Amino acid sequence: MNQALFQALADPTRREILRILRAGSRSAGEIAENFSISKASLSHHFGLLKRAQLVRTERRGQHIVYSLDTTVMQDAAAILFELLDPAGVAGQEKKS
Amino acid sequence: MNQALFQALADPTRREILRILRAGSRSAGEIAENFSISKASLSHHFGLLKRAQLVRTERRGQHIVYSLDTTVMQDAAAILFELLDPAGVAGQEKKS
DNA sequence: CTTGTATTTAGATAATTTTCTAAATATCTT
DNA sequence: AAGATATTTAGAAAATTATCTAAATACAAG
Repeated sequence: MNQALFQALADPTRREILRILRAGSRSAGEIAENFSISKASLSHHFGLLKRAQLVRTERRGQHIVYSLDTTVMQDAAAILFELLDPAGVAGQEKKS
Repeated sequence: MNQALFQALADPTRREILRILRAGSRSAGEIAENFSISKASLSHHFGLLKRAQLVRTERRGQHIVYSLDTTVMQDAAAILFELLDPAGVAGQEKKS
C-alpha cells in the first residue's frame, strides 16, 4: 500500500503527470501531448498512479479522463511528517 | 534534487532505516543488525539516503554514526502538499 | 607498525523498471 | 456492420537498481 505510493512518486514522468492533473482533469491523449514517450508507455505510468490511488479515471465517450485523487497524497504527506516526528511515536530513545 | 529525494524514499529498506533513525542516532553496524542483507548493500542504501540529504553522518572513533536530517523531509512533505493543492499555484484551469 | 574491527568501494550478477512496437479492446460515426 | 479514433495489453529489449563477494580504507589498541 505504502510501497505502491512511494514507488509511484519515484518516477519524474509520473510526478509531472500529477503536476499536470493538478490544473484539472485531462484525457490520456491530452496528457500524452506533454511527453515524447509512446502512449503505451504512458498508459503504463497511468496504471502505476492508479494502483497507488493517486489518480481516478472516468470514461467519457471514447476518451478516458484522469483526475487527481488527493486523498492518498494527503496521507503521503502525513506519513512523511510522521517519519520525521519522533515525538508522535512511541520511540525507544537511544539518543547518542 | 527532488529526484534523489523521491528515489531514496522509494525503497522499503531505506524507509525502514529512516524509521530506525527516528528513534535516535545509530552506527552503521547497529542499523545493520536490523536487516539480513550484507553491510555492503546497506552502505549503498546509506549512500542514497545521504545523497538525498535525508541523513547526516559523523565519525565517532571507528564507527560512523547516522542520524536523521529532518530538514529535507519537511521539504518533501511540503512538496506533496503543494502537489495536491491547485489553489497554491498559478494553474491554468481547464476543469472538465 | 601490526592486528582487529567498522565501514565503504569496486566490479559482477540478478531483479526490477522503463520503454518500445504490435496487437487487442472499446467507443463513436457513418 | 465497417472504418476511424482513443486507450490499454502483451511481449521483448534496454536501462536502472539492489544485491553479493572480495578488496580497500580508516581508525583503535596493543
